[in-house]
Amino acid sequence: MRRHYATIKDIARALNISVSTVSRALRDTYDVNAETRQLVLDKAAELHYRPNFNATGLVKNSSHNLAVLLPGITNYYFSTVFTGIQEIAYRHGYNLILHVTNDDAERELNIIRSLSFSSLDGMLVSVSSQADACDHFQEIIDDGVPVVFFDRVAEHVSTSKVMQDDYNGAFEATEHLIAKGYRRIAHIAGPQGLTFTGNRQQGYLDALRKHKLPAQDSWIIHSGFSQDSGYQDFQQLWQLRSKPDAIFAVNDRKAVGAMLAMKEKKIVPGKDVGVIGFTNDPVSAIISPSLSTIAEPAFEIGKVSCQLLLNHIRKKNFIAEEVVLPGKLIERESTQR
Amino acid sequence: MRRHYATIKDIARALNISVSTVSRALRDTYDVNAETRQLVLDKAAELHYRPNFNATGLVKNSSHNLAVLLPGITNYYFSTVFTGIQEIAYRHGYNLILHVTNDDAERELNIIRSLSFSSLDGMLVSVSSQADACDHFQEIIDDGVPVVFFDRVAEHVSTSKVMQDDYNGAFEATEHLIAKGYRRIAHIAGPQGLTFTGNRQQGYLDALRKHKLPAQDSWIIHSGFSQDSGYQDFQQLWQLRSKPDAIFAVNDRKAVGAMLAMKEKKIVPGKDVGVIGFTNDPVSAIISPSLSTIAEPAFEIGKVSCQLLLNHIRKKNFIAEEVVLPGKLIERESTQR
DNA sequence: GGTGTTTTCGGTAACGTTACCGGTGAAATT
DNA sequence: AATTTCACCGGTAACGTTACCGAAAACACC
Repeated sequence: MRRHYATIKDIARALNISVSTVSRALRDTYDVNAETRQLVLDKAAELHYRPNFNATGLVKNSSHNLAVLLPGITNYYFSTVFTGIQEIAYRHGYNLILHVTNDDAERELNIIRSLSFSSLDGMLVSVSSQADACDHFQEIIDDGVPVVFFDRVAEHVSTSKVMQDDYNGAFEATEHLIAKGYRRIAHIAGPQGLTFTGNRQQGYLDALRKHKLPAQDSWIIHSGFSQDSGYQDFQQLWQLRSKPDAIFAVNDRKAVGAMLAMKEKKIVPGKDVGVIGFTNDPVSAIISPSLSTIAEPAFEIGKVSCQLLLNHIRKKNFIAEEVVLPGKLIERESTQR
Repeated sequence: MRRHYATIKDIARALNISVSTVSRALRDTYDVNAETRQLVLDKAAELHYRPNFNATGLVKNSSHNLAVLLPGITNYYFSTVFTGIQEIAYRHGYNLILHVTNDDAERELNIIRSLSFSSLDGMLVSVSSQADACDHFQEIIDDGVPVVFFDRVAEHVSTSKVMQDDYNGAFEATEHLIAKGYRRIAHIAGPQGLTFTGNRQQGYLDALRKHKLPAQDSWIIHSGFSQDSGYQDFQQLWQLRSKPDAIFAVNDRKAVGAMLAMKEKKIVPGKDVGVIGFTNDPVSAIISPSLSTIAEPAFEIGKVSCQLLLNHIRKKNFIAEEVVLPGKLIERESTQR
């Protein structure tokens, strides 16, 4: 059906005044009589007038849209980050266009290619695992589109980035295991090539080195981020001749997967094998034994990212910033002997 | 900085041809020489040309945007529905503008009021708990905006709706508890006033009646949807003189909250008090004992909703449809004695 | 009462794109 | 050779809004 929505022309015609006056009345009180203004406002309400953002965007060369590019939304971390982004965007009257890549590089590329930057004021991006699409982002940035990366950042692209402190978080997690008496510590890692995966692995390795503990290649397993990956990874670890006595998982989902595998083998997390995750997914408090973890400031990351993007949009020649937010160790049962 | 993005005028100027020809070349091959077309395409790629959706939207009177209005995104159900919506939207080249209300009626209203329908082809809505904003939706629909409700529908608004089969799901869940030998069955419900809350409660009541089991007002508790609400609700139930021996929770989160409260009191779910939820949140398989539940077709609901909306947008005089998708009983430990 | 100032409004062009109509030249037809 | 047809292209107006300039009216000033 697509009826004709009321426009300022309709208001002008109904009131027998010019569109310019209506336009002015609808925004600021600038150059318009209070009486006239009220007439316009009343008529606008009567006709259910809503401004046409296509038109305003065209003339002002700015929509009020931000694009958000995410690998997925069905997990605690990203959905919380998004909520943080939304909090700031809402306050400033920006709309969020959410694109989910399903962690698929091809889909990511398709989405990027189909974006219309003229109806977009900026972008918030967490790249997919296969991060070879970086040059495409660089191209966009060179074209003048404000972009802020968070969490999964494209390393060689020069723009603002917001991350949790992956290195120190991993370091702290590993030291916590050591403090609790575990000595043979394995690492269930994420896919190779991602910045934060590398940082967490380095934190883990450096903590081991500091305490002069053995680091074995076979104790580091790279795979996906899913719970199932964690489950598989543990199976693989347990086939080893020299088994670890503790596990630092790159995120809580993988830690949970590992714990589920342990349960099947009657291995008790904490008592038999220490487990620590990363994220502080709500599930870590629900699972039994409960899961120690490094809490990520997901909501905060969303807020900061969005704020940074808005600064970027408003100020010209904005200098790229890198913000690193600290995590926090949360001790639970899975690291108590 | 906001550089000037390349337009078809730039392409026309560079190639010394008219904008009309460029416009035609960029879309269909209609009325344009293959050679010219190629020249345009090459130049467009060279200049990083992207169509300005504000301009196309203005002249074609349709953006390619759909608005999605949700109470929250940080839970399994809504994030999965959204992923389903996105799947269909992506296939058809639609963008999704996601608005999160935080289950706050005022915020919901603010968002609705600020929407520009002229830059929106349709809306997908799950209303907030306090569903008194229904007349606002009716107004929008009367203005000709295609709207599809899902899950939390506004009952008296005449438009398409997509829901899971709340009544039968609740009925089946309650019957399952009865079949497992529980007799004093309580219901931890959602807030009053919501359609699906009422449907689930009715399914529960009818199952009790069918099996001639007692139904007590004090065994039905209305509160929020959160895990914490479930925790509180159980506390309240356990202060009763006549305690129930089983609980049907309106969703898994509340069931989990109740189970956590039980754990504190050394009550074993299943053995002492049967528990069944609704959703099939992944956490229900992780918690111990694992939680029986009614699985909701969340992803499917998203897909169907979006498909319905697209039909609505394309066909004029589209008749409102109501789709009800069946749930599925999943037996786990929390209902085994 | 002429001059300046302010208030209030209208007209026009522009944003980037498409729809529509008209025109040119060449090819096809008789 | 004259006419018709067709492929291809250009010009113009329009979408809804705002920015800018100018003008009319009202008011103030000496």
